[in-house]
Amino acid sequence: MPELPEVETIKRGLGKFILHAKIVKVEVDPNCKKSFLGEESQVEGASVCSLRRRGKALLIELDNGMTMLVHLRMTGQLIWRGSECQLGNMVVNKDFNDNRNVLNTKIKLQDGDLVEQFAAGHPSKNFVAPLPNAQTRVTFVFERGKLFFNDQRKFGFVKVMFTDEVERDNFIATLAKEPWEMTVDELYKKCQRHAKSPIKAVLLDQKVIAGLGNIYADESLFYASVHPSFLAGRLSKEQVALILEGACKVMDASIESGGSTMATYLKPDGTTGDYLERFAQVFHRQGKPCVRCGQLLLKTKVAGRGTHFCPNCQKTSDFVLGESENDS
DNA sequence: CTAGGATCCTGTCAGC
DNA sequence: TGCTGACAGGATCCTA
Repeated sequence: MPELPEVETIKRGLGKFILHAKIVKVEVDPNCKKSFLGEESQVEGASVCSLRRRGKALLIELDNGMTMLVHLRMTGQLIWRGSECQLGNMVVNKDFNDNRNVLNTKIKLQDGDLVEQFAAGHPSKNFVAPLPNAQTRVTFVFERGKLFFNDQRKFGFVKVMFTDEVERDNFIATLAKEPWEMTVDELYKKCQRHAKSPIKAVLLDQKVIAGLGNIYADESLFYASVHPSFLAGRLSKEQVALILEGACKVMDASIESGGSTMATYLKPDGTTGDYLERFAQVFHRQGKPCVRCGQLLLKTKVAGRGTHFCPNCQKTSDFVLGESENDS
C-alpha cells in the first residue's frame, strides 16, 4: 500500500523518464472512467514540467497550465516502459520469491543492458507483465515510452485540474503538514482535539498529519512504545514527541531504501526496494519475536485496520488492553 | 465539531 | 478440486 515514502520514491524515480517529455496520447480504460477525472484533451500535447508530492499525492505539472493529481490509494502502480524495451525485446524470468511483499523478479534485455523501466507502487507481477493488461486504467503515451497507471481495486485516480487551483483541491486543501514540518506542540494539540480516538486512528487522519498509512503508523507507535489503542488525549507531550520522531525516522529510512514496496530500475539481477524485510519492526510480524524484548508480537484491529504491536514494549499503565489475538 | 461504521473494489486465501 | 465468504485498506460519506 503506497504511503508517503513510496510516492516520494515514485516522484524521484519517474522524473528521469517523463520530465520535459511530451504526452502524445492518453488512453483510459472504458470500463473505469473514474480512474481519469478530466478530459484526455486537457493533457494531450503538453509536456511535463515538474513533479511534486503532497502527502501521498503525486502532482504532475504540465506546461499548459494543467496539473495531474495522482493518488494510488491501496493498489495503484505507476510503471514506465521505454519504447525500446517493450516486452517482446525482454526476457522475463518468472522466478518469483514466495515473499509476497518483495517480488524477486529478474528481467534481462537481450543485450544484457540496463532495462529502461521503472515500476513502483503496490507490488505485483504487473511490474514485469506485458502491459497494458486488465488492471491498466490509464496509459500515457509519450514520445519515448509509455507510462501505465495500473490499479487492481479501482480506488486510485488521476485528476486533471488547473495548476493554479491545485491548492484549492479538497484533498490538498485539507491536508496537514508532513512529519518533518510539524512541531510537537502542533501534533499534541491535534491529539487533544481528537482526545477520545485511539492514537492510531489519529495518525491515519491526513488532516492531522500527512503521509502516514497503516505501515508507518504501526512502526511509529512501536518506535515511541505507545499502544495503538491508547487514547490520543491521554498522551503526554513527551510521548507525542517520540511518535513524531518515529514517524520521521521510519519514513526517512524507507525513502532511503526505495520505499516499502518494490521500486527499482529492474536490472538483470532484479534489485528491489525491500523496506518491509529489512526495516519493519512490527508490521506483518505478528507471532514473531519483538526485536527489543523478544516477546511475541500481536496483531489486532484498531480503527478498523490490522494493527501490529508488541504487548510488552507498547503497554500503557493507565490503560486496559483491549482484546487482541495472536494469529500467527 | 468529533467518533465510528459503511462504502468502494477485486484478488487472495482459509475452510469446508 | 472447487466453491464461498472473509479479508486487505485510503479516503470519503453518512449517522449519531
